[in-house]
Amino acid sequence: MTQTTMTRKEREKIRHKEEILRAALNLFSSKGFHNVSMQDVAGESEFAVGTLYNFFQSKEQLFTELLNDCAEKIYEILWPILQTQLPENEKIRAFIKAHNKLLEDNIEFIKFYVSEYGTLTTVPVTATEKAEQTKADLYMKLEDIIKSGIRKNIFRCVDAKITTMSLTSTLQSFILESSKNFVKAEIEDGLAKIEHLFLDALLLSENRNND
Amino acid sequence: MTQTTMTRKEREKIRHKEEILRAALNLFSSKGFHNVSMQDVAGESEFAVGTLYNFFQSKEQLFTELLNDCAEKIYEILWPILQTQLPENEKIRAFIKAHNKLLEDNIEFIKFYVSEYGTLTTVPVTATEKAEQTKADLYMKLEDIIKSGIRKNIFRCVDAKITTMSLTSTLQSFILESSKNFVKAEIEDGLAKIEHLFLDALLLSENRNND
DNA sequence: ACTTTTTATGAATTTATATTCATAATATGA
DNA sequence: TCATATTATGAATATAAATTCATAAAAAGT
Repeated sequence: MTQTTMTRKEREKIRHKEEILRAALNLFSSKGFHNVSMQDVAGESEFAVGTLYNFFQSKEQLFTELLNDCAEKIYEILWPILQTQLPENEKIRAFIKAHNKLLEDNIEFIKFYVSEYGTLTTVPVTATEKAEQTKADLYMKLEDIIKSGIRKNIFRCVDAKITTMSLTSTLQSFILESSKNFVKAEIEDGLAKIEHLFLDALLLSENRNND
Repeated sequence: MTQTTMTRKEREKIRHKEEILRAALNLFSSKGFHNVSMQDVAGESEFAVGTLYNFFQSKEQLFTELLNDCAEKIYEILWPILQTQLPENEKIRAFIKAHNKLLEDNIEFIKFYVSEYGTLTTVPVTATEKAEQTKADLYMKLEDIIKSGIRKNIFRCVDAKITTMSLTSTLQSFILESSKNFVKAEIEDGLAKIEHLFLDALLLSENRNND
């Protein structure tokens, strides 16, 4: 951050930490938090158990950092789209489309995030502040966009909150499903269909090239 | 099943088993499988740990029976609705509405089911055959209904599979959200909004009392 | 080359909890 | 009432996995 220069040692330390995180991500995303032991993470990352504890206070903290990283990646991709000056319907369209890149870039992350955090509220490992915040931010912004679209007579008069919930949960299900067997073409196709479904639901007849 | 008559003892045994299941449900639905120990279940059900093992081979089997019971309850409520002779749009409407009763009758069950199984694919405790089957059955039937509605020109030409996914995931999110703080009026209201959103998305303009 | 500091190691410890089983309590039938 | 069978009990056991820490290896500084 403040240092432009970093010793090789410092850079290595960061690399090591990242390697541990990557290994943990691999394991967690396929087996789930409770079915991965620190010994497993040690094995996968080719460090000793003790070493893990030089980087992370506990297994839970390791998990937490991972979750925060995920939240950040997702936020970085989706947030800018909602901030553009496009008309409301185009923002929603772009938001849906962006899930393509999201999935492509970060399958592991997404699998982990959606499966561990997505809709699982009773998960013992408390969702982090950051993850909660990211979710809430995106949610609120989407809601605002829909409301604004309604005011401008672009969208039909739907309930913005429910619509937001529906859109996000649909995208989540889709992503979770797609991450099981990643096929680029199918994903584009599926997202296009989601786009079609939601924009038809939202757009007023006059703005729509009708059925 | 075959016996109309059962000794008092046998009836008691069943009651005891049910009590254990209920206690486990309470705990699992609020804390999740991994954060509930058999000692906890014993405490809650007022039986000794050893007694639990007279009824269930393992903690996992206890979980499994619970999940199957849940799947059955859900199936019993939702399936008949999809089998009626109503027109397609009314079937979908009734299906959505039925989630009210579903939620009302079985909050604990639902919380447990949706949270442990709903969208959580990486859960270690393998989803049972029965739960998988129930899900698949409902899913396929919904898809058929939508397809049929499209053929009869009741519905707009959407993708049936994606629409089914969207509807079910929306209902799931809603139910999970609602189960956190149950307020009857809000639930009816929310479901009505979901109904509005989806039927507008589905219905052809000519069948719709337009905005 | 040697000392000091930093980082890595993994066997040993602690902790948590699933499961067992010898024993006690209770019910059943003679 | 007593003998037998059934069911319940919970301390003891087994097991798995998180965490620690004395020791070793590596790197940095002199």
